[in-house]
Amino acid sequence: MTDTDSSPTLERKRGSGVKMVYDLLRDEILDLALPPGSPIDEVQLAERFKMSRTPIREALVRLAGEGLIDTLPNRSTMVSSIDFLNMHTFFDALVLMYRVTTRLAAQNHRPEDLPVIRGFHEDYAEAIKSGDALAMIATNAAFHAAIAEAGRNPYFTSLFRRLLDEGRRILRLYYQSYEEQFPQRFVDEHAEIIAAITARDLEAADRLGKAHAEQIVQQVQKLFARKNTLDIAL
Amino acid sequence: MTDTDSSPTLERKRGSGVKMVYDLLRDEILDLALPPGSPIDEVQLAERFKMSRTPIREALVRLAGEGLIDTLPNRSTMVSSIDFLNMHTFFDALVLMYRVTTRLAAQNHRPEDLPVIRGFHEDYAEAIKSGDALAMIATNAAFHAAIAEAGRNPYFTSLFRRLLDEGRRILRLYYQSYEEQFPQRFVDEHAEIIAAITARDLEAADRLGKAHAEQIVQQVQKLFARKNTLDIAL
DNA sequence: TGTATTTTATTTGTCGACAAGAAAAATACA
DNA sequence: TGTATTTTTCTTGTCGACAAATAAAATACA
Repeated sequence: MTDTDSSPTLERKRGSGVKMVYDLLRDEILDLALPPGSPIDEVQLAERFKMSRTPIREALVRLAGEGLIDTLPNRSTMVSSIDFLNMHTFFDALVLMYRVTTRLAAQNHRPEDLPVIRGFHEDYAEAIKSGDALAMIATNAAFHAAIAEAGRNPYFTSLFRRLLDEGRRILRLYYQSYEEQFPQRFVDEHAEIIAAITARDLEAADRLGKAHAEQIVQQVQKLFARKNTLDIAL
Repeated sequence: MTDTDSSPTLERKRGSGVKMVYDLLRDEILDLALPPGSPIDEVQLAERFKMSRTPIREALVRLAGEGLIDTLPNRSTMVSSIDFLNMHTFFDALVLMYRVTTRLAAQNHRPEDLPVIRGFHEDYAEAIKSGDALAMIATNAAFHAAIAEAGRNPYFTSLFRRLLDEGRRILRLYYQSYEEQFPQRFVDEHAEIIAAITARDLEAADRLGKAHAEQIVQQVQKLFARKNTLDIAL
């Protein structure tokens, strides 16, 4: 065995590298393992993943396209910051997309969509019971993403996914600080939403989606206000 | 003067290459100079722009991120097709974004926004008068994009821009075939919308935005139906 | 002649190297 | 000591070349 016989376990399939880097960086950004402002070093990533800078750069270009990282020309690239000043624009868009996707799911869902939605609903209930904040955040997002998929409008779905991603960062920020719990109420509201979708009751789905979204926004704003108060006190 | 003294006029600023390729390809796709299904050849583009494949590829990755081109792994990449079967999802999203952005503009616009909007309004009226279909399409999109900017919600604005882009392809498709004209009515509706925004009348802006969007959708559907009838007749 | 298999050709994905641009550090100078 | 200027360092953007993957062409075989 000579040194030209490189270990075959390290060889990746052609094209899988960018996806791996993209997925992993995305998760690290959304879970705040890479907090806003963290520098992203191409060379470092290339060494970490044992590949050249070319596929790394492609993954970064994709992430920049989704607004998850910011690139200063010829200079550094870093994890994009969370815009607290314009948080209300985020809430506005989130509430509307909750409404629209829930309504469209009531209108356009197919029988095979319901088991998927119910599955995430159960995952969410379990996360609440066990008090696992990270699981609560993730399963809630998955639940609503599944509803959006059932609504079958890719334009709304893609915007909604982007908003849920951003929400994942924001929630993660507060729930790691305060170990707050999502109220049981959210589980009940999810059940009501499923019922409205199943019954194809567009108006109820619309109303419940809006109310549920506003509950969540209110919850986040409560934490937001509390954090500010504490910050001032310190 | 030796051959090492390469002509300085061909040198580009570092980083400007990708933007140039991106902008140009984007325009060619939206104007249907590159119709759906056209193959995109990296080597050919590299020769055309006198640069290596690396910056070309970066531009293509960005275009793919916006759904303007489709990439088959290890194989070809081509201009993405227009999904006629699910056109209604496009119309649904378009109408809602017309409404929302117009309402938000009435709520959040600043004095300096109005001259910009009025400017595009005048450009549009002129395009209608001169019967220039391409200019009509472009200035109409610019007019509504400016309104969306005045609404100051980047989430809505980015989705709306994407929809206007897709609309540019669709309209271009019909208006090159039939030399149809946008009715004068649209100009009047634009004027009403500006008045509602200026007066900060949210309800009127919402209502006019919705009605205007539905007018446009109806116009496109009329052409769509006519085209189908003709296709069947042939 | 029609199908299976091998060979060739073409295009993409990845690599290592180099040069440009900007910040940081070092130096000169008052 | 404080400021202006040069030098160095570090990161990014671009390049040309090569390897893998797939389609097309050529060949073998019934």
